[in-house]
Amino acid sequence: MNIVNDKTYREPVFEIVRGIPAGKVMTYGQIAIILGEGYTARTVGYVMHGSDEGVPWQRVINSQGKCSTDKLTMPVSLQRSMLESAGVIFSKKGKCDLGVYQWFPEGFEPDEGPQPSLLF
DNA sequence: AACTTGACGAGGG
DNA sequence: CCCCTCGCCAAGT
Repeated sequence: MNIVNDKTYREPVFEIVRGIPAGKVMTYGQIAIILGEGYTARTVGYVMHGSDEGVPWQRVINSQGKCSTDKLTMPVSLQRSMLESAGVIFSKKGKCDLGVYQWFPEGFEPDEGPQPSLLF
């Protein structure tokens, strides 16, 4: 059995990704932690590799704020430009500020109050 | 069954 | 910052 073809395994991942609003992003590891049991950053990335079905795949990046699709299914340039047109700003080195753009689903917000960068 | 490869991540130099 | 090492775990050879 192959998890990429196992809908019961992939669906929870896609459900979360479909909930990310435009202009926001989530990381592979973050999704794995939320799903818990049986999911790891690697397997989430593996599932995303075969995403289709209207899933906004471009909103999932790695924990360093960088796009990881290089030379694979989709070129980084495409993922990055799609996010930029949604308002996400990238540094010269291709990194975006997770403190500003990372999305937390309802019930998974990090525990403290507003961050300095969000007060303005 | 052994070994290599990743849309990964944390930690150290 | 960049680079390397490990831990991770499913897939492909």
